[in-house]
Amino acid sequence: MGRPRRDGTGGGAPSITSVAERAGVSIATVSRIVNGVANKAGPDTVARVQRAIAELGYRPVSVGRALRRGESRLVALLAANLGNPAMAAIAASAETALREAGAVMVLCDTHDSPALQDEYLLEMRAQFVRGIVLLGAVPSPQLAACRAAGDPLVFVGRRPPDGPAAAFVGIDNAGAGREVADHFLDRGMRELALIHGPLQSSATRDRITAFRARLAEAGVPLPASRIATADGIDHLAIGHAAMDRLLAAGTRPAGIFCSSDLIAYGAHRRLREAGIDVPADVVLVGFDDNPLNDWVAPWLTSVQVPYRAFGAAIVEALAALSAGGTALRTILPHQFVVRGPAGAA
Amino acid sequence: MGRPRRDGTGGGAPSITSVAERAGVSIATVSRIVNGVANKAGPDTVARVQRAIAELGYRPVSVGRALRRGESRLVALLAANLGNPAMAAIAASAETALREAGAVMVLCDTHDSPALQDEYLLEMRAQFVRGIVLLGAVPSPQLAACRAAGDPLVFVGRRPPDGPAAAFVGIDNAGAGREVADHFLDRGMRELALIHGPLQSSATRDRITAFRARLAEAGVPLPASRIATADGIDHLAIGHAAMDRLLAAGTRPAGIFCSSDLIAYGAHRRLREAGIDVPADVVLVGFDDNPLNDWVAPWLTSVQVPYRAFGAAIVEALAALSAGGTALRTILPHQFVVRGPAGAA
DNA sequence: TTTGATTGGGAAAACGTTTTCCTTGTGGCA
DNA sequence: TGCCACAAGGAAAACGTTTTCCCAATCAAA
Repeated sequence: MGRPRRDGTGGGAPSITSVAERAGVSIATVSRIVNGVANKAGPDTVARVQRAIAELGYRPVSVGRALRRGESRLVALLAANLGNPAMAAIAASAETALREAGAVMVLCDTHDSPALQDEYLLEMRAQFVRGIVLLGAVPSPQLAACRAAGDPLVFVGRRPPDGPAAAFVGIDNAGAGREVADHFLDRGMRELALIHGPLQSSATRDRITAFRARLAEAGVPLPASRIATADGIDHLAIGHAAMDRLLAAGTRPAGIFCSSDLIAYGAHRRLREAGIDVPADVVLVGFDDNPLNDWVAPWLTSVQVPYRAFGAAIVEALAALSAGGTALRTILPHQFVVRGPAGAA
Repeated sequence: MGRPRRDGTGGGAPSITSVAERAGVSIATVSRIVNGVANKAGPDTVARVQRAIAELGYRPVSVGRALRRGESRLVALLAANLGNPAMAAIAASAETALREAGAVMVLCDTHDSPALQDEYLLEMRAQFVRGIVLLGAVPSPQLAACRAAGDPLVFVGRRPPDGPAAAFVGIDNAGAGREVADHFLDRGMRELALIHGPLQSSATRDRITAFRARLAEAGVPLPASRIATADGIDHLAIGHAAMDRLLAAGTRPAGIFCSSDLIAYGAHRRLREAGIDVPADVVLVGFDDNPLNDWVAPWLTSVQVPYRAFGAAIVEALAALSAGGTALRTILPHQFVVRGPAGAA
């Protein structure tokens, strides 16, 4: 991209200098008019400068502005896994809200790797970003450094790894976990199973801990043989492999809680391969409620996360952070979505 | 984010000046060492500077560098619709490839709006981005201006709106459209239908034009009453509404080509509501092959797009553009994926 | 010993902004 | 007539880099 030409000539983008020359004023005046500083220019001067701006198609170079101000328009969103539709949906929501707030989103995929997360944290700090949104943070040295330095961080989905207060946007995973348990209990199902992903995510931990606690409260057993997981980062594969283990162990539960929709998809595939029908033979409950569920997974009951609301909450948290320094803690409402045989007809 | 402190003291990030002071050299020397300029510093000086860098945790401020160089590490990806899993997958692939190439991706969602696309094009130019990748471009004034100015643009998926040569990465949509037709023809199906999305996308146009041409070649009729679409940007809703129209018109085709997987999902839902089974009663063929298809849509035959390969091709196109100015045109291989009753068992 | 190249390194300009001073002129008010 | 406040605007510094000159020393060849 061509650097601006200081003289108004040539095809490059115009700089503040060329505007000043054309309008016959100093660059200071142009800057003040562009930024709406009052009482620093007469009405005729303002008109002349604005005409020059329009004629030249001038727009301030963000890089110069960022250097001088010590802050750019950029906001970084570090997502743990963009392949996950839930994270992609939240990212899309954040993008819209940030744009409306006058910011530009930089999206990065950390692949749940501390090293990659650190690399991006350093780069974003060097970009003078206005804030960093961590969509599924993982503990890492630079993250600790950023927190210690008081950088404007917002944690989304997963709670901050270590202790102190920090801005957070998410849902009540524990409450939702209890609701899932109640769903099964209310229908008199007592032969249950649980498939979950990596426990490094606080969201996953909260969900399954509350689920198990609620079952224990109700006196419904959930032996270790009915709890399955698998290694890896791909929830689809985890669901498939874990379901395979459950089947191999001879368990035939009436209901299975999968800690994410993708895991439920994986489990469903294995069940389909085994000729077991969902939801007739076994009820599957997922989590996140992928927007595609109504279309391609009408057999999946799930906990609906209000994706659209995340963007606004993130913007709000960032604003509070840069204003007062208070760390907002927003818990968005979720909704239990029951899908069943009725929907499949 | 704190601006660096020139004096090495305090908690802020260190700047090149603090490194120079600590090592007892000038900032010019530090810069040269950081950038690996040979024959400009003795081995002991290099060691001293590198130790100072390590001790202070120095990293060059990208904004300063970008201003001086006239180019940043940023590469913009303007996607037409991030809610589309196909675009999200390509974006994820681009992110990885760009990171490996030393760039940082800025992701924007233009929502297929020319105004929004223009806004982002202007902002990215002001950010001194290294390149702009258009994932589904839409004609707009600024886009024309960028092309005229010779900005490094790469078109992905959809061909550039107007005439001249430009860097492009995509697949052979026309060839794939013919394959879809052949799929039906080979199985002796002659009662066919077509559901498609907005024709402003060259990808969609290429697909359905070739599909119809191939049918015409084979002497298989496809009357207008068997071609349906609907307004809007949401392919799911388009598919549902268009299928509804086909059913309302009394058509009962043996096979339906949907110009995208999301449209196929929409059509499938309408068929399910009508009690029509896929693929037993009607064969659906989509396009894009959403990675989730194997898991949640085992009834959907589709054209698989090599998402993973897009990132590398995009990086290559950008490199060629900034090096010689030649506009690479990369056509990636697609694959026809047949799913049927066998897979459903 | 001169010449000429090479190495090692510094001073300063430049990139495009924003903002702090500063100056000048003008009107109001005692 | 003084004096002060304020409007209007310019000069220049600063932000953190990179890079172009420049200079001094060293060393090889003549």
